[in-house]
Amino acid sequence: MMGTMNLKTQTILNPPYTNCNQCPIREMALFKGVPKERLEWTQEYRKNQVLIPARSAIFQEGEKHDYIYTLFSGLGILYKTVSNNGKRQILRFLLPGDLIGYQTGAHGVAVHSAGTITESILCVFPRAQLGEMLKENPELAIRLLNMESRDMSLCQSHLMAAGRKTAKESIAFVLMELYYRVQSQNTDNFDAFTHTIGFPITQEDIGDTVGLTNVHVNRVMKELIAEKLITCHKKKLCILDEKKLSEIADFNPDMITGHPLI
Amino acid sequence: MMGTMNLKTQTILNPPYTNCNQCPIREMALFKGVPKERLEWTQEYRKNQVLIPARSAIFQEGEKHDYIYTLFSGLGILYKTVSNNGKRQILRFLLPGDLIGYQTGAHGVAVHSAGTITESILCVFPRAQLGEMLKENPELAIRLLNMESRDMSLCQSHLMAAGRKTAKESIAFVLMELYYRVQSQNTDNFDAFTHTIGFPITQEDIGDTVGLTNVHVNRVMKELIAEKLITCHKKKLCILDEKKLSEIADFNPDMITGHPLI
DNA sequence: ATACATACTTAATATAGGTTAATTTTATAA
DNA sequence: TTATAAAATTAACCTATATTAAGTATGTAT
Repeated sequence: MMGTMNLKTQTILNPPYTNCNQCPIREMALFKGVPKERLEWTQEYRKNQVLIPARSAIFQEGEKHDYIYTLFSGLGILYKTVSNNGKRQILRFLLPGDLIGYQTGAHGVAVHSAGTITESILCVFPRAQLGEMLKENPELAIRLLNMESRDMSLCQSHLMAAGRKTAKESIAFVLMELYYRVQSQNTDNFDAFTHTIGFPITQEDIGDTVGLTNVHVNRVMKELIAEKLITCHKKKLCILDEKKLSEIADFNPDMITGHPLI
Repeated sequence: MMGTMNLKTQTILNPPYTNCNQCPIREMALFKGVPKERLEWTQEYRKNQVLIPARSAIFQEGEKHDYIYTLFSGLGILYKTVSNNGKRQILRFLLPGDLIGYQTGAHGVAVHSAGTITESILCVFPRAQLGEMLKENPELAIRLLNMESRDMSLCQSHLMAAGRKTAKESIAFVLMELYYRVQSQNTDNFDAFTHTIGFPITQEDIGDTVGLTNVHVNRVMKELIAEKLITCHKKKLCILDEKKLSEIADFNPDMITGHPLI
């Protein structure tokens, strides 16, 4: 079956960041722009960090999981598996700063699986304390609402792609989306000069994101390359013609960058 | 182009509910189970109700809209339109109790369109006051987070259907989803004895939900009827074999019913 | 009743994308 | 460096679903 993921042992980084100012959670999207003084409380709750190997499970759909995570470094995916046919649907790519595992079904049971693409470091929080955190910090709840709201927009765009776009349009969309999300993080995964991002994602991953087979993704990627819209090798994706690609994709960067605080 | 929607005049019901205890918002999902005394403040914010005809627009993607809504009665849809080809993707069916228009892009611009299937009554709130509401009522923010979380699960399930399920599986899923959502509302739209719900949704609507044409939806519906899993006429949908249909759909009612308060 | 529009149904034909399987390239481990 | 595994590529063939274009039923307004 496509896209199986082995569960390997997690390396616990402990003690992780003894200096509060190095605590990665402060740099995460959830707290972006919040003054440091107001984030002292995060220290009380934060548990530790774990190192997860590439292509490994973080948690599985159907499991009860008592922790929530923030991705500190690396690249991950959120996905679901159709139990009838074993096929995988990637719901979202997880980039540094993303919150993982907040959303659950009844009794804290995961409604989707999470895993890594590359080796990743996660910050771990006990789920039970999230309620306290939210009650004690109303602004945190509002921030979380905004993150959820942005993630919802992304999910809806993917739904539109899978349901009503052609293969070419959908693939162009995913490439542009990742290009913008990586870009807006200001990490060394983005080179503004060559319009290139690090791209450890396989064509099968892309297929599982937009609802196509790896074979057909390959056909379309070749086409995009032939039209000189992108190049893609050695785990690097280069966007040669952002304007044309955006048009094909019906992609609007506002979806990524512009988001409200009510 | 498929699924166009005419903008008609809105009837403003004014004065709407002079008696506070009749205020519909109190019965909505967002406030379900909250004691009446603690909801006095909603009266200050609530603006009024509007009556929208069947198959009409509530708001359009790209428009700035200063109001948010709760659906009091009727049936609506959230949808997006692919600008390249004009095709419509339904993101969600809106049932009584659902919050509409909270989610926006930059500067309060709608990221999707909303419209009615049947004549509907909406409760209207000025968006600007939502921030206040949330700050003054931290529990409201948490409730809203939970609603968003449930809606996200639904969206992800639809994404999985559009991306990785067959036509039959996807359609079965949508039918089961609506059956359960209507059922869990305890309105007269559901008849527990005959396993029947009111179903004013066209086959084209279903197609736009799962990414198929109305023609193919028809073929599959006929098949489901021939297999005695459902019947469907006179705007009524009857689920004859819930178990088999759920299996085909890979549908788990927990997604609708079981949802956490953290 | 009659007319009109909307929704459903059916059939013939077309195609985007799937399936299978082999080959080549690239990455990783020994 | 060599061995091995993973990913990309290509080709031949296939099928689920789209497209187009009827026709029929159902609902609604006059």
